[in-house]
Amino acid sequence: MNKVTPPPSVEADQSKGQLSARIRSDIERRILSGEWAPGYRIPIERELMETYDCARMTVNKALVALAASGLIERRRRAGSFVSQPLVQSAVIEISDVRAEVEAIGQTYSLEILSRRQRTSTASDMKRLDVQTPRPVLAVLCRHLAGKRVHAFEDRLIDLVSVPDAAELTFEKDPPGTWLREHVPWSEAENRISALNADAALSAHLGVKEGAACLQVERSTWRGAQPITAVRMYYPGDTYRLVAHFSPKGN
Amino acid sequence: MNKVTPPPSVEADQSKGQLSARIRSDIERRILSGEWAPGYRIPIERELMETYDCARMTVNKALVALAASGLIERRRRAGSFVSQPLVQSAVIEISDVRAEVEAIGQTYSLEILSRRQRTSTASDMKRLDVQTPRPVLAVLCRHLAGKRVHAFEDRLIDLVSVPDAAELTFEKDPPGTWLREHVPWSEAENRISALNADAALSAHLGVKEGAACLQVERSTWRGAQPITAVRMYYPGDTYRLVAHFSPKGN
DNA sequence: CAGTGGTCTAGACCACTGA
DNA sequence: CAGTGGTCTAGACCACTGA
Repeated sequence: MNKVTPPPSVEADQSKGQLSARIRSDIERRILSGEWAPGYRIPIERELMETYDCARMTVNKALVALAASGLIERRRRAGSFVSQPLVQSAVIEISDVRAEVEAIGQTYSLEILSRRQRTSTASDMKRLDVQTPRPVLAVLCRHLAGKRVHAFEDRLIDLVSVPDAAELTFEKDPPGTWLREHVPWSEAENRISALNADAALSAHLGVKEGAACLQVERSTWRGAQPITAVRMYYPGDTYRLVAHFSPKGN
Repeated sequence: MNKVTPPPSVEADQSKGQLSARIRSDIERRILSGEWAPGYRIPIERELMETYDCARMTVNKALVALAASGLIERRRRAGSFVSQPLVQSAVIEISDVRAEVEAIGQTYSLEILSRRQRTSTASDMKRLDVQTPRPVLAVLCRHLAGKRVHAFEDRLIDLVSVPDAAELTFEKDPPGTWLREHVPWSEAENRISALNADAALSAHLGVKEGAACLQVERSTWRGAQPITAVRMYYPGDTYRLVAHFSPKGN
């Protein structure tokens, strides 16, 4: 049984930072360099304790983090193994629209096109994924970056979950910003697709009819209770969703 | 100073599962229900130890997990506070193209349109984000679901990082699948946009010229070393990227 | 400068499961 | 059934920072 020594490349780092972080990055490096290939059985916790001369909890913390990030898989009695990198997952940060515009150095402004309170129509109920009619607030608005239309928004807010929204005029904050700041949520879903602008959308977005647009549909819930369903439309030629990611999230 | 008692709703669960998981979900429930609003200072670790009659490490594990998921923010000396839910992040699972097709109950097949080895052109170098010329493999292919085109793929593989790719004909596995199974990576980036199909793309995808298409550009690296850069094109009318998510990921 | 979180120690008992 | 990971205990010392 070979004694595993810490990789020499980090010998100089020994004093820096947390020990568990160092153990984690040592193992990560060996996996990413290919030294420990998928399927390789990494040393057991008790062996790593000796290698790094530390408590088992310290090693455990590093290995739990590696398992959470998907780099290794752990099985009782069998040991810990380098994962087959099968599933990739990307974290998309959905920032505030206003922040999005200001991040590119432009002036944000909001234009409310309509704001109507009503009992949910069949189409509303489908969007909110509910079976029974309920009071909703329907808002159409445009987000401007300078004079250019950055996005067109078509939003439904469930007034059962968010009664306060009935009073809002959204003069200060766009609906999404207000909701994010005032309403806690537990789950959401994004659906991203491309579509050709029809007459109405082309007018709203200021693009030619038929131009490719990116549509992001987002639904948000608190438990089983719907909060809001929104469709955001962006001109396809300028807008991009960018996501950085690492193996299996994180 | 009020003694915090575990929420009554879970009194019955007391014996179930791990204690740290129970502490975590108790706090999560109070935050999501709005009982503990953003900015609220949650009990300190030593207080929670008494509430749950456990060791500090057990409480700490729960709080570290809550902080990692973004529900709380922790500050030395000040305490732990319920976060303002400002940033949303979504985890997109990027599954294998073949799996994607088979998941909708259709037969997957691959059609290699071209496969060329060359020294990187200026455009290749830009796509791979490298400054010096290097050998690359350029592959164009189509992914079919039954007889319908599911996606069109335009891929570059860096032969310095992945010399083995030079020998591949991709008869069995599509390039993405082969790479995922054989080449470890550490970072990737997705860029999602919408575009109108030009003559070439409409022919490849079997859609009308001008039809909105979803484009996913993905670049993958191992450390500073580029591995591959791919553009996947999907017909906009049928394809959707779907992402489920919770507050601040996870 | 005292209170809080960050990290670690040196154990323990147990659940699970594959050699 | 023995080896491995899962979780917890009851401490400890320290870094940081805001009342």
